[in-house]
Amino acid sequence: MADRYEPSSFEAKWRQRWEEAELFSTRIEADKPKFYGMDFFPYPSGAGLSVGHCRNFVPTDVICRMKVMQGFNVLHPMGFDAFGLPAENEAIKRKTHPAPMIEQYAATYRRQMELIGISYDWDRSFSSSDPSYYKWTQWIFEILFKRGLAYRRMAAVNWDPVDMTVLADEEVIAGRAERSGALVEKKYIPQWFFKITDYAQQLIDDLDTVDWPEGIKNQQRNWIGRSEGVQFTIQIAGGTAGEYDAAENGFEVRRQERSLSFDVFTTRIDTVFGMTFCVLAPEHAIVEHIIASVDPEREEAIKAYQLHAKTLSDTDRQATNREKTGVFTGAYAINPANGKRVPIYLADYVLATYGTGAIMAVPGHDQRDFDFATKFGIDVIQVIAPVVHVTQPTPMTEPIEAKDGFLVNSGEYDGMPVAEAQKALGEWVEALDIGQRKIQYKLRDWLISRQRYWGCPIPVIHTKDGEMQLVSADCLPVELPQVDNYEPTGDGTSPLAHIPDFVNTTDLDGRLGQRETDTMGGFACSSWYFLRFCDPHNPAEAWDPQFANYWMPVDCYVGGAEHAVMHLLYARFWTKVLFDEGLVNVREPFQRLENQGQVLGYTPYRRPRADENLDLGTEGILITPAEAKELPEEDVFWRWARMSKSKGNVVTPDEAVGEYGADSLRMYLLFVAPFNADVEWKNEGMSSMGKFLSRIFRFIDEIKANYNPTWKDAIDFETLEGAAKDVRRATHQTIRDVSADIERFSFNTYVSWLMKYMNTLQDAMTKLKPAEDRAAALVLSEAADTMVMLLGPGAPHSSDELWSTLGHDGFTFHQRWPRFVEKLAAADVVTVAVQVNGKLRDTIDFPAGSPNSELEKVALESKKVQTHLEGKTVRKVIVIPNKLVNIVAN
RNA sequence: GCCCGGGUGGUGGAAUGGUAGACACAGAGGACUUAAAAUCCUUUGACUGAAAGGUCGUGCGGGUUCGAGUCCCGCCCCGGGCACCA
Repeated sequence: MADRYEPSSFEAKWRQRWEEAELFSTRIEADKPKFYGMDFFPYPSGAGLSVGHCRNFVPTDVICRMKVMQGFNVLHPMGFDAFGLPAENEAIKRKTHPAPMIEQYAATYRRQMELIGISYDWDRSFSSSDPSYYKWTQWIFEILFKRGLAYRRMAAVNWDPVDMTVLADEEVIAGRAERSGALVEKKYIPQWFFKITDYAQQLIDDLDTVDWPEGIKNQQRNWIGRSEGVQFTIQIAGGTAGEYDAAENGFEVRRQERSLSFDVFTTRIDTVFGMTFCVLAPEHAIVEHIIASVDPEREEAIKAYQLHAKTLSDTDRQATNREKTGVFTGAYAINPANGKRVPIYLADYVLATYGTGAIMAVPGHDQRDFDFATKFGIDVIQVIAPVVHVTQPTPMTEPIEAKDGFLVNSGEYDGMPVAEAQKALGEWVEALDIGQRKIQYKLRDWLISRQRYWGCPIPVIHTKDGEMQLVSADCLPVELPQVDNYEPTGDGTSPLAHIPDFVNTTDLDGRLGQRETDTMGGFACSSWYFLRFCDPHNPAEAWDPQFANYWMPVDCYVGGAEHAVMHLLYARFWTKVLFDEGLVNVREPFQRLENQGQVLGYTPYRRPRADENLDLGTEGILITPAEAKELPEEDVFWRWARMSKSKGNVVTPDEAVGEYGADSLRMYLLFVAPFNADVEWKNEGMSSMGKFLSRIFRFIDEIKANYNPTWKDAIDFETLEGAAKDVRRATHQTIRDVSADIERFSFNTYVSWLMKYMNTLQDAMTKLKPAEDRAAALVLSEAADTMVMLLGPGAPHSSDELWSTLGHDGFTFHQRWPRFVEKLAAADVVTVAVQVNGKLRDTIDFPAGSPNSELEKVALESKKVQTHLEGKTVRKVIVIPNKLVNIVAN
């Protein structure tokens, strides 16, 4: 046994013993409470783990280990989010198949997680691409389908006309395909959606029931984007209708007598008198009928504009500060409030995907409408004044929001406050039967179709008659066929569509049918894995409700804030559907959520050369450290950037453990900064953790000879005094503070308390003589046990090594977490601050619990206080027991 | 523009409205050593002072309070997310 921390001499040994003892197997014991701690499902990339990943896993491990020691049944699982575009693209690049590649990457992840001593129950592990897992992803798809929550409709995809393939949003950069550089087009194909919008309100409401960071909750609320307003119908003046359907591509197009009409949604019905034009999204189906009913000369311009809008990607179209563009349709709409004819334009700033795809434009009170009106020379009318009956000089130079203003130029509504007018005009719309008040959400249905190979197949058969049938449950899973070539095909369909053995099948009636060939996006697979962890190898069910009901909800879910919206919203949605189906007993999957900060690596960039044609604002081009060395110093600058293999700034756990030890790495990750703060990573920090651990090893080594494992029965607290009593007090204070700080995810102070405790013990060792003094030997034995136990969650290898040094068998993991005794943690002397007029003038020691009158009396007698009271009269004395006396005088 | 975080010594950071700077890192000085490493001790917010002490001090300006890093109002700066959402 060494008197210092030498990781190479014992860390691997303990990891092996843990494995042999199956230490981390999940157990359910009847009389214990449960704790479900989980990390975000990682995608196993070929780069392996960085210390950045470890910053997620280690803290979760710390709280799970403490919970085990505190007597909880703990579920602490890990699995792999293996399906998806990155895996598929990398496999294509490496000319291999994604399945074995992912398996190999996952094995590396597991090895690295084990290397840093994370207490996962690997018996429960799986990948989302395992057929035994995605069988049940398909099964849940069928539940959604049966409940009317999975449907298929035409929708736009990003189409690369050169590579002849569908692109994910992330493969489109500034409107061009990342690989081919071609201008991306929109193409309409049938796509699968989940109807998450049915749950919009519940997804907002139930945020109040979970213990999540407020910021994440707000991001979700904003994403769902509830707004209250009025939807009403606007008539097109004098337009005659051609032949058309009632609903086209999701747009309501109605024929009323001899004219056409369309619906708009507004949150500001109070401004309806200020509507001086209308705007339709270029994709709006009514445009066809307008073309038919207006001056044919305009047709060309309208169609050209529609084509222009089509070439813009969604991201591009929503780019900031774009100049407004649009085209006049030649048609006019009737403002229902005042009967005025107003022009109808097409403009891409109106989105087909939100509201009704058409707006009433009020340039006097909306920035976008104002910009558009200014450019196209349309009237701007003020209808809201900040002060009652006071209008701005015309023409208006900027739009006025004035949510608490008063109506002007609005007929009989003039002078009415905005809030009142919204109500009155809402009622007016309803009375007129042209519309109704409505709640609108920004949230859109969740598009899950991918025209890709490496995903979970959608278990649907298209029959000869064009109907859709679910694959019967006993035929699940629909397995991905093993093929050599799974690259995207040239026609936009999934590669699966070109595998006849896969496509051709029989429907439920035994007739020939064709399988659906789209696969599900990865977010589907990660929307229920926390349920499978409860019962991971069940061949007959997705999970046995007995287990899911026991473990759910996840008590503590830990991962990066980048998943604040999508993943967390989708998982919440599936859980709610499964609740409604009676398959789970919780409405929310994750009771508590914590987001770790990022780990940043020091990263070199090259300054752009003058002749380089770059996007505006590009300050530097990422280079490797090797390249940085070759360039002249003035051309290179360094920045902190998120660790990633492509940036060449990664520190791997292998390097860190090799040089400093697993426990040093773990403790440094905990100590370096608050859990949710970003960290600028410096390897040297780990060496100070090694020093700290060495001090503990030395202390245990020194006390070993006089260690008495039966201290608990032998200590007589009442007779303790001096340094021995101080040690015992520090022991119980440390237990109290460490336990509370791990619970509240304050891991940096967890480590500080241990350091402070170590300082106390080291100091005590110089004063106490445990060899001669029985009481000293006993309190130091208690301290040794306590230090080793409290160290366990953070530095488990060292903890077990020290535990065995003290002569014990087994693992600290199975020991009882120390409990503090309030009486023993309480100080018997307190230092009281004495202030005069709020300024500190003296500090005085008192026995703890001294009465206020005593504090006041002694404080007033203090010489230092007297000096500051000279020539003044005491007006008031504030006394905070055991803390402070503030004398107010003038 | 909106939403969410932040702004505290040379550095990372600590602080239920109650002694700002815990715990570390780095620095300085010292002990041990032939030397180095390791370890230990002292010291380290700024200004002032021989010292005792005093004054200032948590991005800026106000406010509430006996008392503000902490609460309120108005700004500035940094980071992240979302964004033409009618």
